[in-house]
Amino acid sequence: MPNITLKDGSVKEVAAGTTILEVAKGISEGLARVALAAERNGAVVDLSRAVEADCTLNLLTFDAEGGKLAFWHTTSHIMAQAVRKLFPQAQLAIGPAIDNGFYYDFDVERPFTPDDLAAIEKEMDAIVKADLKLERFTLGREEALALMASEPYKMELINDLPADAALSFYRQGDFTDLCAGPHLLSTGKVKAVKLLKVAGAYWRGDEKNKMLQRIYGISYPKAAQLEEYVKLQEEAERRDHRRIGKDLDLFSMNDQVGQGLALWHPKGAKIRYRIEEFWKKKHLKSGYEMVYTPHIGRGELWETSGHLGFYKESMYSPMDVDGQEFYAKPMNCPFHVMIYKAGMHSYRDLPFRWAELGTVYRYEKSGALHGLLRVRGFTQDDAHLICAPEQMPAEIRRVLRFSLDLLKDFGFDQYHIYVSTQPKGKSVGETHQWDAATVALKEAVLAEGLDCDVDEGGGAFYGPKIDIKIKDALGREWQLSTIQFDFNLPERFDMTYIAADGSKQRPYMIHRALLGSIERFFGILIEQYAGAFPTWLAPVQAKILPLTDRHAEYAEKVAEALREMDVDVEIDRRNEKVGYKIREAQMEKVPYMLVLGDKELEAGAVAVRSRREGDLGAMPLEDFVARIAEEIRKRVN
RNA sequence: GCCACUUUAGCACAGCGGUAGUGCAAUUCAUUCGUAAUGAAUAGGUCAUCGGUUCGAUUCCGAUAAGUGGCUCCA
Repeated sequence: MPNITLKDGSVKEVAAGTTILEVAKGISEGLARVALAAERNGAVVDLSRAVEADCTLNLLTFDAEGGKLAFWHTTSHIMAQAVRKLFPQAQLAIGPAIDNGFYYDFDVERPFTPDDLAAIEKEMDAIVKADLKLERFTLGREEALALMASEPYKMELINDLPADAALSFYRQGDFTDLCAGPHLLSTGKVKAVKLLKVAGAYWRGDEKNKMLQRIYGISYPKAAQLEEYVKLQEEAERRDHRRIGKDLDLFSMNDQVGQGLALWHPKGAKIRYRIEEFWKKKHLKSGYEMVYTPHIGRGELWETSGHLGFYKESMYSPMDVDGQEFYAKPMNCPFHVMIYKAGMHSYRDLPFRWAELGTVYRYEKSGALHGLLRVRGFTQDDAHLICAPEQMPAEIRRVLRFSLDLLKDFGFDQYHIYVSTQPKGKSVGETHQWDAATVALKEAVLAEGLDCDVDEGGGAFYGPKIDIKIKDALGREWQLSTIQFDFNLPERFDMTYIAADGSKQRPYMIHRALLGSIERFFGILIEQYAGAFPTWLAPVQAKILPLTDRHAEYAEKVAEALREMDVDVEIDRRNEKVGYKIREAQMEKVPYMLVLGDKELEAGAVAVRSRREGDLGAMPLEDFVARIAEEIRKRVN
């Protein structure tokens, strides 16, 4: 009789052939009701599977990753069944669960319309109500091909699987799909479904293949959870940096200027100034030196660097200058290398840490552009670390620490670290070099007491990298920092230093951008704060609201006192009621409003209203000046 | 780049085969006011651009541009 080790460590003995569902029922009826799938010896399986041998077993509910996946995966089958009922000629491609819901790709005569989605949803409801059982069975290749004879995409999938593999299928009512599973036991659990959008998607993600029609959706065991999801979507929309950027007059794009090129308006530029000023000070304090380099460089430079070989499709077309080709820079590194090569260097000089807010231009496919988050011209908060090989581990750890510290200053203290390995296809350097450097990166992460995931094949063409993704106020992940090892440039540009023994040695080089790009970072910050920037970043830090004309002079005095402490202030002198002025300042998300009337004038005070906390009452002018100056100095979030 | 959709005043949106409206914002005037909208008046649009169909196009069709959601890519 098999022994089952449960999550809590207890061991249960059951008869061979007992299904996992029965095991769950044996524990509690309630658990059996909410369980969606199970993790058996680490692999997620259906509840209908039988226990034949000793195993560990963890029952998965919707709260567990594996439970969600089974739930959404089954929903995608329900959707496919509904689509087939309404569009019998639709051919099935794939329909997996994703991070946030599911999709299914179909090959159909005409794209789906919003009306189609409504009809499909309705059909799905019927399938859910029918509470169809999902039945798993396996076939050999020949039988599988016979079963899927009218499904060319499925046949392609079958033919790509190992010839001797047992292919699993799931059947619910009159719908059968090739699928590895796992799945729910029946369709009845899927209480709340919403189909979200239709999109084109290439078969197998390859643009050479046919464009299929993909339907995205989300589903939950309870209607209330779906409502919560919809609310979160609305919140994300409310925070959209494009919306806020327009409302608060921070930036714009213009089709005459060109796609993916941002115009920073005065208010946005003020925030950028504050970010950059802080960034520079922090870097100088941490052992970096600033450099500046041009925006364009000769073709020969990019030839030597390898960019014309490996990166050309991301570069702007060359411009002709006196018969020579010049390229707008897609990266700053070759220039930094040339600074290095301008002289001889001793091992005693290393490491160099050269930082530049360098504006680069990259040709992005037009469909990839998105607000400030994906643009064609952007400023990297770039730096290159050039060091002796033995200094490399310490430099990596140092920059990793520095990066997390910098992100924390902007209120990002939740993150996820990824180490990316050698890409398949085009990359420079020997595999053993890659392996060694990848190990060094992983060790640096571990040595800092941090965890990381591995992104296989996600490295740059010139070396492996560490990426840091932060979590924002809505729990969304954004990639900001990247720390990249480089095998390419030191070699190609023949960079050397003189070692202690007088020999010429090759230095190591590390690229790093911590905020990523200022444009992208700004976009993320706007969404993080929903436009309500903390005082230290806010373009206008206090707005002075004189009650009437006779308080204008005092308003000027207050403004003067604040400007003296580098506080950015504006005076709203308009002939409007104070309620109106407050409403506008509040909508402009100004951190502090100072109402000035007769009482304040007489007492030398200001009536303070905080954007967040509302009316704080009157306080002496110098108290407020001290308070806001301190808040700015401490960069309170 | 590919698929789908969108483009009407500064912004948000109506509308229609017979050359355009609403709200907010703007301007002017009156009001000098105590913590999220004072009132009145005025002005503002070659309906993205270029073609086609039509007696007539902002409306229908096509192309182009930009945008949006995806695919791909990625700071």
